[in-house]
Amino acid sequence: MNTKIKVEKAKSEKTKVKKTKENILDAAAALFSKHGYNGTALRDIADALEMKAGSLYYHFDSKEQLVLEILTIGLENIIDTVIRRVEELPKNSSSKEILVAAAKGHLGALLEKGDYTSTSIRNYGQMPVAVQKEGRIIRDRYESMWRKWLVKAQERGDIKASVDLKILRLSLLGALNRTLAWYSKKGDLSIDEIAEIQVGFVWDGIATSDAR
Amino acid sequence: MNTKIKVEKAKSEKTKVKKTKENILDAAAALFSKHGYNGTALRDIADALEMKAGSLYYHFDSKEQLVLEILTIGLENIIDTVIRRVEELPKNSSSKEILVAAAKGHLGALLEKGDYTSTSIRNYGQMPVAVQKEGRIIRDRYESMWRKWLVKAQERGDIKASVDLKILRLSLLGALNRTLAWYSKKGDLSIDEIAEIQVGFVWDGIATSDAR
DNA sequence: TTAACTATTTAGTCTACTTAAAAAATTAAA
DNA sequence: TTTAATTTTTTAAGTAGACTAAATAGTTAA
Repeated sequence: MNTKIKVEKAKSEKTKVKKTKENILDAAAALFSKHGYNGTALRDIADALEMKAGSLYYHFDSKEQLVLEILTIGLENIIDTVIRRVEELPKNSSSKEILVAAAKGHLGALLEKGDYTSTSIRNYGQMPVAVQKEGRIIRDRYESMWRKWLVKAQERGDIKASVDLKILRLSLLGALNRTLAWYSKKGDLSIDEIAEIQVGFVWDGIATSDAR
Repeated sequence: MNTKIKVEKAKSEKTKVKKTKENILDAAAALFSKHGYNGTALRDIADALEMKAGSLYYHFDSKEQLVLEILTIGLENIIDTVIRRVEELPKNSSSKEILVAAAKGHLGALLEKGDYTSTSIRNYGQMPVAVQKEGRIIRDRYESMWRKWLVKAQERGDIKASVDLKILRLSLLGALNRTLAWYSKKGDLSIDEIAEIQVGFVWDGIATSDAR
């Protein structure tokens, strides 16, 4: 088999072998997001695709590796969404505008995206420890973007010099992530409004001038 | 068997039957906090007590019920700690002082307490969905205490009237809970300092006057 | 058409939760 | 003290689900 043919084959087969793998990932993500990691048997995933459970092992080494791929896709999804929202801003945007845009992207990805993102966040805690560890590597990459934006804001003199940026970043993301627990049930606030409010709290403070 | 004897028996047996149940809970909490819920087999718990796994079923209906009891104890523990910290304050304490005291109690319970609290927080996400649901009921009771403190602060005119207290409460607790993920490795800040810093962010804001 | 390769199924192993019945230990009664 | 009743633990088997290896079916290349 010469190289040329090999390449052609690779292309056409991508819509065959890879398609099956993709179908498995899709079905698994949908079931995981609905019934959780432990609540979903490989049997269930195979059934949804009219396959036998054993067949999954041709495409994935283990249930663990399967969910890891879903987690990776979901997290990359969040990163891409946030980056896009920030890059869409005009060049001369203020520090607060940048943080608000990032917060909107973050919440948007968490709350609006599909099964991969949903599984990645909602079921993260259920996943095997080894998978969570891998996830943390990606999350670190994500958080370093936030670190960059915060450092820049402080260098510009927009954030008080006394503020510990590490604690700030963790607090802010902790607050945003908590939104997952209560949002969605048709409240009166949009995702963007919630993001603005939450950044507003920490940017301007909640105390009246009397109470400071 | 008359009532008198029955009562006496109940007393002495509390240090026998109940003792065994307590031992199981202790051993399970220790193992869960170390190896996680899924990483701990009933076999492991029984081994630690020199029993057989089947024996546990005389004291608990299931692994699920076992971890639920641990979760309940752990969460009550947090509630008690926070209430105590706030009640220890002088009567005329400021709104901010109350919130800081509550935050210190919250972080203290999460970061310093034993196996029950640790399991309740660190392994919450791994627990069966039904257990998490039960846990949410207790957490709701806890959060309503925070709601009370925040309402009072706003009524006093210490928190801006425009602030949405629900979002504030969830943000604040989300931020505090996130501390679990990074604290402990012998940092230079104490738990109380971290609590003060985090409440400070949201109380006073992080922006310089220029940037507002 | 045949040979090589790819994909799926089958059948069974292993681990861990759970259960029912038997056995052991403890307590109450005679 | 002995017997009967009750409590607690063990044993042995049942079940579910992840995983594996061998067999089979399907597809592609020569």
